[in-house]
Amino acid sequence: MSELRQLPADLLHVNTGGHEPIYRQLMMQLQRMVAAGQVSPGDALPSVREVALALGVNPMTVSKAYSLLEAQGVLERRRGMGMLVAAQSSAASSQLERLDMLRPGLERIAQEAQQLELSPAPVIALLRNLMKGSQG
Amino acid sequence: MSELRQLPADLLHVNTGGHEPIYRQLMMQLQRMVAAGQVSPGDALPSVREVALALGVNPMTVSKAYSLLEAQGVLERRRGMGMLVAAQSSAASSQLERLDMLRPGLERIAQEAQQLELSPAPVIALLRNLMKGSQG
Amino acid sequence: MSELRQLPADLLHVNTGGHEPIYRQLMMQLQRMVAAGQVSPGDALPSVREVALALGVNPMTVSKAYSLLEAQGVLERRRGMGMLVAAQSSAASSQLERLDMLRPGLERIAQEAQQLELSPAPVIALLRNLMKGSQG
Amino acid sequence: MSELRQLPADLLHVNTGGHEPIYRQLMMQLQRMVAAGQVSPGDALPSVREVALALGVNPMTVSKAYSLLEAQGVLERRRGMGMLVAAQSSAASSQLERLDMLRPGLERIAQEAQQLELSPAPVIALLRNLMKGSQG
DNA sequence: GTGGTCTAGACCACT
DNA sequence: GTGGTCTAGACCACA
Repeated sequence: MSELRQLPADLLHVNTGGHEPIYRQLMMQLQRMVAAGQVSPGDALPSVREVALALGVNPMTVSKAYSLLEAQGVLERRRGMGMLVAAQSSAASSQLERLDMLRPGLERIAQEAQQLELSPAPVIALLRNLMKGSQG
Repeated sequence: MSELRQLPADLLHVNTGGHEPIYRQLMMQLQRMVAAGQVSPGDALPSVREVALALGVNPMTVSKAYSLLEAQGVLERRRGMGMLVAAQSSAASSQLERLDMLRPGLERIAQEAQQLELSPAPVIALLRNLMKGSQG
Repeated sequence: MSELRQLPADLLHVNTGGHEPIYRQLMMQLQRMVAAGQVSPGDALPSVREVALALGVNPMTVSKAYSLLEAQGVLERRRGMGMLVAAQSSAASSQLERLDMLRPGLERIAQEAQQLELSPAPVIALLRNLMKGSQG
Repeated sequence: MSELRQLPADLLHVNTGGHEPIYRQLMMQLQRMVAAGQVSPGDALPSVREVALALGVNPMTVSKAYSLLEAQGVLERRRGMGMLVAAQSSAASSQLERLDMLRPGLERIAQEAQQLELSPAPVIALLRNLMKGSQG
C-alpha cells in the first residue's frame, strides 16, 4: 500500500470578481500543480464539499472542474475514495511543456504591447520585476 | 483649417471564434489605439453602421462598444454627428501609463509561472522571442 | 415705423454635452426671454446663420428651434426681414405664468428629494443659496 | 445567519410615455434607493426576468440598467446567482452626499428662474408646497 | 435558476 | 446622415 498524500484544500485560490469562470480557475490551477510536480500521481484531492467550503463557492462548480479534469485524463475517480491524480498523468512535465502552458498568455501580451507601441525592453523589465517579487 | 481626421473602419478587427465578446474586443482595441496615439482627441470615429458593415456584425454590438467607451470618458458623442475621441482623453499616454495597461496580464503570467515552478529566464526568453516576431 | 431692436446672438447659450437637445435648449431660452420681457413683440431675432456661427451649432438646428416657436405663435416670419417676436405673444407674462414654467422642473426635484429621503429644509436652503449666487 | 434581503421587484416603476429611456429611469431609481439606504450593500436585486415581467418590459432593457450600474460600481455581479448591491457602495450616503445628487437640477432651476426674472421668494414657496404635498 | 451576447428589424430623435 | 432605444427571440455560459 502506497501512502496517500492528501492535497490541502487551501492551496487553491479563486477570484470571484474577474471575468474568468471559477471552474476554469480551479482547473488551470490544478493542472499547473500537476505539471509542476507539486502533486503526484496517486495523490488524493480534497473532496468537492471541502473545497467548496474553503473557497466559498458552489459545490457544483468544484465538481464541474473535477469532472472536466477527469475527462481530460488528469484526474481519476475512485469509488469511495474521491478523486486522485491519474497515474498516466505523466507526473511532472518537462520545462518545455510547462513553458508551453504560458505561451497563449504571452502571445496576447506581445500583441497588446505592439498595439500600445511599447518596445520589448520596458515590458520585459516589468515582467522580470514581477517574477522576482513573487519568488523572492 | 478644421480638417477632421476620420479613423478608417478597417483598422478594427474582430475574432468571432473566441470567448471574448465582440463589443469588448472593439473597446480594448480602440482604447489601445487612443493610448498609443494612433488616434488623437477630436478625431472622428467611423460610424456605427460603417463599422458594423465592415466587420459583419450587428450595429448594436458596435454601438454597445461605443457607448461603454463614452461612459468611460474615452469617447465623446456629438449629437447627430457621430462619435469622436474625447478631448480629456489625455492624447497619447506616457510610456509608463501604457505599460500599466499591461500590468494585470503580466502579474497573472508571473503568478502562473511561479505555480509552474518556472524560473524567470525561460519565460522572459519566450516573451522576448514573441515580441521580436510581432515587430519584425 | 417703430424702431427695430435686434436681439444680439450671443445672449443664447448651449450645452453640447448634456442630454437635452440643442434645438430645445434654444427654444426654451427664447421663450423665457419673451416671458420675462427681455425681448418685446416686434423685436427682431438674429438670423439663423448668425446664431449658428456664434454658438457653433448646425444652422438646421437653429432653424428647427425658430420654426417650432413660429408654430407655437411665439415668433413670426417676415419676408426678407427674418424672424421677429410675434405681436400676439402677450409681451411679458405675469409672475404666475412665469412661475408655472418652472413647475415641471420643481415637481421633479420634489419627487427625487422624497426618494432620497431628504426633508424640505436642506433642499430649500440649497436652492436659496444657488439663487442668491446667480443674482448677487 | 446568512439572511439575504431581496429587494421586491414591484418597488420599481417605469413611465413608458415620457422621453426618459426606461433603462435610465431604472438606474436612477436604484441609485436613489441605495443612497437613501432603502437597500443595503449585500442585498440581492430582483432578477432581470422578474423585473422585466413585473414592469412589462424587455429583459434586455433591465439588463442594460443593471450592467451600467455595475460598471459604475453601484451593483456587483455574482456569477450565476444574480446581482447585489456592491459592498463599497458606502451604504446609505450622508445627507450632504444625497443633497449633492439634487444639485444639478437645482442649479438649472436657479438659472431658469433668473432668465425668467423671478425672485427667489415665489420659486421657493412653490417648491416648499410641492415637497409638502409629496410628504403628507 | 442566473446574467450575457448577439441578431434582425423597427422606430425615434437629433443635426 | 448620425446614434439611441426597444423588442422578440435564440443561444450560451455559469452556479
